[in-house]
Amino acid sequence: MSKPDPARSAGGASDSRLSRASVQRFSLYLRHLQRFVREGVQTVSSGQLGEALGLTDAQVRKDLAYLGNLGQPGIGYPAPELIAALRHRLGIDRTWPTIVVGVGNLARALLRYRGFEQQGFLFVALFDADPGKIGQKVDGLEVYDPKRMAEVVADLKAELAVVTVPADAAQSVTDALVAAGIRGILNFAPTVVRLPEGVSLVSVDLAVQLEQLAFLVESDRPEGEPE
Amino acid sequence: MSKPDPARSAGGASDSRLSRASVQRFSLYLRHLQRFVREGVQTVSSGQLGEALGLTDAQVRKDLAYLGNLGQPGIGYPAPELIAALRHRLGIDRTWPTIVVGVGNLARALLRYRGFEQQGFLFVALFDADPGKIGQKVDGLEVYDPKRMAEVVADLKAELAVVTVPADAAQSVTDALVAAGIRGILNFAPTVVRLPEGVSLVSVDLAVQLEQLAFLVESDRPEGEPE
DNA sequence: GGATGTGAACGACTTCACAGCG
DNA sequence: CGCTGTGAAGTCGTTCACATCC
Repeated sequence: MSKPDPARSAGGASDSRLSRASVQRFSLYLRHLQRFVREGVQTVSSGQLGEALGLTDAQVRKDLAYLGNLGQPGIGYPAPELIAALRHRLGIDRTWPTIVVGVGNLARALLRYRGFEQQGFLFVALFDADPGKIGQKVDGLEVYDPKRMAEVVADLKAELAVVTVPADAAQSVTDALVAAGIRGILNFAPTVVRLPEGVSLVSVDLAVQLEQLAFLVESDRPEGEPE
Repeated sequence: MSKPDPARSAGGASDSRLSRASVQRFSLYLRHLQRFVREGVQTVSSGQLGEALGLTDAQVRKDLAYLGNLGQPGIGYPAPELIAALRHRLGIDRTWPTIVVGVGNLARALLRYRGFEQQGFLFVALFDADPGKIGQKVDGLEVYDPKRMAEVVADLKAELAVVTVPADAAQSVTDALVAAGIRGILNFAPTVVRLPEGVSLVSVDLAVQLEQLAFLVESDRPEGEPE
């Protein structure tokens, strides 16, 4: 009765068995490889990559093995091929039209960070329930009434959504997004959100991260220390 | 040579063996319990908590057992006691003076989110290298020249820092924070940061999360689908 | 020699299942 | 009974170690 979905929030069966942790590292490999290439490096070893990212060489090889046999024994991996393989595997060898719901400071920060666009994410529309914001333009994008979500999402073929609304609005916004046909949601609202199968969810809970940090610092005190 | 620190980034030995995953869930338990109490609930079972958070009841009990034997068989857990125990274990039964380095939109978003203060984090100073920002006030807090970091951190007894600077400035900012005596860093810069033992680090990489989402959606397509 | 790919060992986390208590 | 706490089993992810190949 209280057993949660065995397949966490969503996500179907791809080909290989790929852990969530490996996928997160894929993004890091990709970014570092792109930097290596900018610096003129053409070939890179598992040791070098691991060194740069704080991972063991074995870990790097295990991860990269999921991409097929790109490595050359005695040499290393060809950086450009690795980059292409990573982008393909991550699904970012194309453009993802993305919308943002909730136009606050966090949304503005995300819109201005050009790193997303660089990796294939393109913000195409904003939504906010505040009448004062509807119709305005933020960073060149129009702010729509959430009532028009289904229509706008379909028109712009948006598949991903970033949710930066307050916690108490998160579930209803999520439901609306699902109804509008969105396939994946990046949620920043500090709450647990439910959604049906077939829609993917990644949550970033900033309060949780800050509390984690407090715990780490607290656990790290050498001896009995003053409170 | 490439073996990363066995004890990840930092973090010493506390009393019990507590997994990082459990600690993250502690934050979620805490928030939900606070909501329960606001709604008048005084006693809560592992099944109820698990239901609310999408976890198994066994998982909840295992986690909560780390707090001591607070549960009463046949009854459940007393919510107020659980809350107090969680806050204590997380190290947030006190105030953490916190600084922010890099005054952009992300910083502003964090400053305005009142959930942090509610849990014991108090922003006490801002830093930014932009001369146009130094001396200004943002959300009632002064923006200081990073050169004054050691002095200001000591004066205000700040222990935690949130870093929201561009990737290429992250390492030097981190080094300066460590030199200034900061004990924990929440890093938003999209890069891997190195720091000495005795300082804790939590990184939130938004690009990684968005790419993770793309991967999930991509892996979740039913059959061969149009690109 | 130098670096990959991978089975096997290891370790960490989760779920199961049940004894025990209110 | 209902619900907790917990050993045991199971699952997942990482590290080791080495055969293999350029």
